[in-house]
Amino acid sequence: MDKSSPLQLPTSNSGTTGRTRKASVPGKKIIRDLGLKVTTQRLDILEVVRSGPNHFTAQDVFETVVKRSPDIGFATVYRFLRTLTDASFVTEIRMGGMPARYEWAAKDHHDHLTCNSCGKIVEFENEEIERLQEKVALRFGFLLTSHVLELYGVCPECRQKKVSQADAENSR
Amino acid sequence: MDKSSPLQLPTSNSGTTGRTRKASVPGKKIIRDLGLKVTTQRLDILEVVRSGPNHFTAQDVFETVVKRSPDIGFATVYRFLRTLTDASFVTEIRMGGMPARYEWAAKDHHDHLTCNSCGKIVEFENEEIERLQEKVALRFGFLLTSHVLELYGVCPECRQKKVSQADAENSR
DNA sequence: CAATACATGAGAATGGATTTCATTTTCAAT
DNA sequence: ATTGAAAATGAAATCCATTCTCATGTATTG
Ligand SMILES: [Zn+2]
Ligand SMILES: [Zn+2]
Ligand SMILES: [Zn+2]
Ligand SMILES: [Zn+2]
Repeated sequence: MDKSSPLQLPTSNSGTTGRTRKASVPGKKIIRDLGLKVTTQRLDILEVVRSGPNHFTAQDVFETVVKRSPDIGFATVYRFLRTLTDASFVTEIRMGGMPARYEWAAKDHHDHLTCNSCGKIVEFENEEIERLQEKVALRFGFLLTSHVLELYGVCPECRQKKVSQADAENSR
Repeated sequence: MDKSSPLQLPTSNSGTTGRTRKASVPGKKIIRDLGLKVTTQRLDILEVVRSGPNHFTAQDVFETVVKRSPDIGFATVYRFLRTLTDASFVTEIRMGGMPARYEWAAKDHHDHLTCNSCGKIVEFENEEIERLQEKVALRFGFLLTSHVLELYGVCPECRQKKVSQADAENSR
């Protein structure tokens, strides 16, 4: 499985005047609303989490933030990601023995379709599957609180690659 | 979450004559068919895996086997469970940060509905969800190879308990 | 039985995640 | 601005499931 897209830490838009434009929902507000103290570390983490690509690992976040603030520690990243997860600002996915992956949860609910050979992740949502899940839970008298649906397969590109390989071998 | 049902290691049916009755599909055959050497450890593990309750952890298996053969090691259990998993004799489920759970895979495919508060696991299969998964994969050009569907909720018993608690608190 | 390839157990190593704790930082009350 | 209590931090220690290492043991084959 390939290494994939590195995260981008957007350089903060320090205008010529030294003024700073407000982001749509200021990180400060999010942190305050959680009843936490506002620190540069938390702001940095939030910025990466909100603006970088989805499905990042704690390591990804750490490596991105450390470029700007070299003194940040793993612990802080893990701690704050945990907090954000508990507060449902972030969704945590732990599959197999892999490191946990996170994503900003503001977007609509969705599940994942992952390529076994290149690691590409496609998001999808299927109203009908969701409804059937509710139905299943209900049938057993359960109150459904959450679910994990992860599909695994081979993406079109990787399927193509495999066909090419096979062709090459046949013409040898 | 409670500790749950301990595994049972069936005492082997050593007849008065010293003869041993054959199990439906002898463990020996399974091991030989895998191209592996037949050892008491592997036989012990197989017996537990096949006759104990489902959804066991490697630790469960170890603890059960160790009673009979005190010299078995973790490594052997993990190694053989891995082998059985690779050979699709056993299904491995790794969710959250919890230890992996295994189950003998001879039974039909199914997914799981787990109680968040007591840990009870209900198995279900839903033809329609399975079909929809295929459809989703296809829509993105993926060849579907596997999937993980785990539902989480609160089981009927635990829901009842919560109601009782609430009542008690109200009448205080 | 001997030869050999394979399997084993003990313990060390791994790696992600969490905890600990001494130090630093935030921020509300002065 | 100053202060102090509470909260947050980073470094390192620790946790814990799992895997690896390797010296020793054992199953299998002829
Ligand atoms: Zn791919
Ligand atoms: Zn996603
Ligand atoms: Zn329950
Ligand atoms: Zn099951």
